[in-house]
Amino acid sequence: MTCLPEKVTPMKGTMHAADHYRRMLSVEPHALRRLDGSATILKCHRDQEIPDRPETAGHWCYLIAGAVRRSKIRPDGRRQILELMLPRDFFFVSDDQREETVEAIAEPTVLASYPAERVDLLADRDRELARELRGLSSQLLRRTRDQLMILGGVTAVEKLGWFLLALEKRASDQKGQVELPITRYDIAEYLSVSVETVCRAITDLQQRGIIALVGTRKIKILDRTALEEHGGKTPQGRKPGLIAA
Amino acid sequence: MTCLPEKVTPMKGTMHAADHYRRMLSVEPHALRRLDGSATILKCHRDQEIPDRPETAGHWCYLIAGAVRRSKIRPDGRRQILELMLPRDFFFVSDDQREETVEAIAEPTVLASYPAERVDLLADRDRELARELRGLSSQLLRRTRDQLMILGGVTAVEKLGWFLLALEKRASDQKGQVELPITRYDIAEYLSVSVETVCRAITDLQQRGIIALVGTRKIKILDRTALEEHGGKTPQGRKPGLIAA
DNA sequence: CGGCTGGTTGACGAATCTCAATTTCGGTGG
DNA sequence: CCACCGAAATTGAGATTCGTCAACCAGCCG
Repeated sequence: MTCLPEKVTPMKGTMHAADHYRRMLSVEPHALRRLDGSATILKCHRDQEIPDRPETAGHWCYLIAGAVRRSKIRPDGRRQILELMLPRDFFFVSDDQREETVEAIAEPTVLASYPAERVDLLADRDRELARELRGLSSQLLRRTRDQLMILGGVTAVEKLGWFLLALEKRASDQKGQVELPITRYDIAEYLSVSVETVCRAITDLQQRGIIALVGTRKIKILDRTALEEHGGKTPQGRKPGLIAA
Repeated sequence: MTCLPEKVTPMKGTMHAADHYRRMLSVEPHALRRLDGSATILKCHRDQEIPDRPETAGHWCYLIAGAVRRSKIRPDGRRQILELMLPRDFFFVSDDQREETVEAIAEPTVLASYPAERVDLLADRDRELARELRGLSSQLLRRTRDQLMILGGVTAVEKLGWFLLALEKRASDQKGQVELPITRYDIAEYLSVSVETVCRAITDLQQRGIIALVGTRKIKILDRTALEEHGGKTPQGRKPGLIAA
């Protein structure tokens, strides 16, 4: 139960449970639905690693419930979260990832897994599927670029603000309300700041009436404009609007 | 000639020049070579925007010479470089990019451009091409993730170190030698730090004998290990090797 | 020569990191 | 049901790094 997860074989759901989740699978009219037949339903515990299928050369996953992170350890021991997967996200898990690990971070995490070879074979024959895969890739790329914008932010408040907005866009219970699927520690590693700074940023935004906490894991966005504009205050006398004299 | 480029139509090379560059095009035994027939050779000036073809719904590009950046302006006016393209890189340029701009940043920048529709059509029929496109996407994704690791670095020295190593891996004249294709300002925007900090980081690494400058645009890596290990010094008493008690 | 862009260095203030202490929360066992 | 434990979350204090402002140097071009 430490941060470094023990490597445990994910339990396959029982027949009954598998069918239950299989029904939640095909939520969109995607050509990818054709793959459902070769899908394996996996139910993982917190901190359990995903790529546990030595037979395959990687696999595509569709997250049904919970949350998954892709992370990498730096030489100095810090962990950097490279990607955060939420329900209804597709993602690829390669098996040759050296230092990269993909693991579940929410308590019941359920996902469907498709062997890469099968996907490739099917894509060879199915144009629509092939096109959707290409679209998916560009989506993934865009999401990663969004994260670049977050990490490139100057102040912690700015980073957190963008993070909350991005999260709301991806997984909003209701408009203006964000359910945090992960701990502050994960947020810190995602934003590449210390946990304490995350807390302070949250407190700061709260005290200025930009957000409001409901419990510790749910956040209401009160002033969206302020969040978008680097948290509402201009740090260190930076002059907005100019990029070149 | 300010930082904000004027929008100029890229000059198409003359027949002669086009043929010259076309010969430099197909350097690898890729199925993508089959696209060369529908390629347009573009020669761009510094700070010239790339997506200048309103007829298409985006296009793939192959960079032959020079350098290209994809960037986005923040609400506070700073520019974030999302991607740095070097010779022999493929990249996609979408036309609907709102705030994203793609522009040449080296003096003669030459690239081949393939209309997206044509690529898609061809990929429908050509399995090998389709597979290569998928491989290309995952390569782009990996490169973007590398950049995430760079941006997530704590100190400026660390960021710069990773940047130099990544650059060396991608475009090494010789082993241990890196030609900087861009200005300090571009590096700063890529690393999301101020120009001054970039200079100071370079000076710092130089004084500690980890790198050596040859002119201002060429860098020799003297101590690769030190670069990999967060610049060789442990900042603020961080203890390496541990991520969880 | 004068102007301009790119590059470098110094000083000061702001923001973050680390260490440390404290509080809250959830679950577990008596 | 309640006490207790550990993990998560929060807050404070001192140290460090980075951003801004400012000055200065080096090529380059007209």
